[in-house]
Amino acid sequence: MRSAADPENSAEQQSDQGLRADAERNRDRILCAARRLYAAEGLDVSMASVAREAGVGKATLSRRFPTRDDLITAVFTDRMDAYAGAVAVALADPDPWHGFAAYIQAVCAMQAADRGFATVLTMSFPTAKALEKRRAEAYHGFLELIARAKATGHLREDFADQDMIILLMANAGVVAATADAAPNAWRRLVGHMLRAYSTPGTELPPLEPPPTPTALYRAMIRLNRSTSAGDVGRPVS
Amino acid sequence: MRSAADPENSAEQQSDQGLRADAERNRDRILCAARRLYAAEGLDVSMASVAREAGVGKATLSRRFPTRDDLITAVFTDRMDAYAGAVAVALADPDPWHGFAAYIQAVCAMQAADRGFATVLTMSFPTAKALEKRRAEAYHGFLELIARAKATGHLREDFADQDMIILLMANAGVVAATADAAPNAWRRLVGHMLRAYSTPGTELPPLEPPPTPTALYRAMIRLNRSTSAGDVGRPVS
DNA sequence: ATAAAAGTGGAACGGGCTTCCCGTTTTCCG
DNA sequence: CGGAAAACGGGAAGCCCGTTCCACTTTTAT
Repeated sequence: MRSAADPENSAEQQSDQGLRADAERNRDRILCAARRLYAAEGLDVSMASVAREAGVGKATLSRRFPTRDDLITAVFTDRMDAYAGAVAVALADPDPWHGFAAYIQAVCAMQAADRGFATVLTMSFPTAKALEKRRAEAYHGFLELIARAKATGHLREDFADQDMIILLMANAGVVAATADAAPNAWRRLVGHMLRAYSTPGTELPPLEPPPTPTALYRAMIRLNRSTSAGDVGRPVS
Repeated sequence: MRSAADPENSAEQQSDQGLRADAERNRDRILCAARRLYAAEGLDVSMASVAREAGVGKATLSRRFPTRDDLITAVFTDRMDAYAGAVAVALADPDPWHGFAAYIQAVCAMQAADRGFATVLTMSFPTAKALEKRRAEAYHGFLELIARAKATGHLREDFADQDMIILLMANAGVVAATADAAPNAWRRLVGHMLRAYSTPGTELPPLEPPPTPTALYRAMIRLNRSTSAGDVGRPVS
């Protein structure tokens, strides 16, 4: 994983390229506010709210990030670093199946920790090179991880790399629906999925106990504002 | 399963209770339009769009269905009948495990066929007795189905009824994310889940082949307007 | 120190959604 | 068949969002 302030990539970030000191400060405040709001409420918070939360005028926000996608990509670039880094960690594990299982759990945990990121992982932003580069990097490593895990005989042969994306979409749905009310429900889903991916006799992490009925019931009610899961989407450009 | 026009339930439907002929006609046009829009775009279409689609004034819509939830419950009551009916079908199956698997596939298929319904199944509408009655009915039957399937030894003992709800949330996420672009991706998810729920050696329906990479890629881009998945939620009242 | 450049927030505009109200049309029943 | 009551549609008001313009302030460089 590399720092977000990597100086040799000039095209993808205008952070340092001659912004005045106060402008740079405001840019940071915006990013910080957006990070907070996206994590808590998902990707479809209004631009106006972000500006309000950041304590800057709407004009300033528009000037720095003309489109919603610009803001989203800027916010999540560093989290995509962690995403790509997780693959490297998994590949370093001496036991490929264990690395595979831990990787899936780690990525899904990132989704659970940040509602916006959960959605970002299931979307493509063709215009955002910074994001897509990291996604491709992670995917490449993941293919290698699959190959190694299959070679151990613990990962089923019929597992396809597409299954990972499907799992991310599924997990995004669970996270969006249960957030707060049943914050560990996603672990139960992932536990089941790992069982499905593995061959008989494979050692599996213990299955998370199911959420209590009342917790689930609260989750089904508190599906409050937007976004929500349905809120899985946003315009691309 | 009972007909939606059940005459003895008077409280839950003002369809016939003295509405003038033209009013009744407009009510039907609204329901029909809403059904179409909800199925195609999810639950968070604006009331104005529904009125426009139905070809009635916005006031008429408000008069007939004061809140969005009123409209949603009216639209989906009959589909909840089908939902409750599916349990009865499953219980009638001589092979409980087969009935269980078929039931899960059938319900998830309903979610895939109607984006709005996918969300409704993961939400509770405490004020909508008609909906909740059917939901409770279905759940009661489902518990019985679980018991029988476990007795055959094919359904794992650690399967919990909460897992069904989690699956519905997960499937809603997949459906919301892949609609149109990869319309069978959900079958792959369900296939994996059935594998996870079953004991070793159990006969399973064939696993759906994974969507092609390009189809999945299109799904990740075409996550167009709202709601979409993020749109997992709506105000309750 | 000072003037030009760069940046800022507020105001104003256009669009969409929702709710309420009122003049008009349709239905129903005697 | 005709009038009262019910239902209709559209328009006005209010709100929020996103965008653009503009007069004012801060920084920077000389």
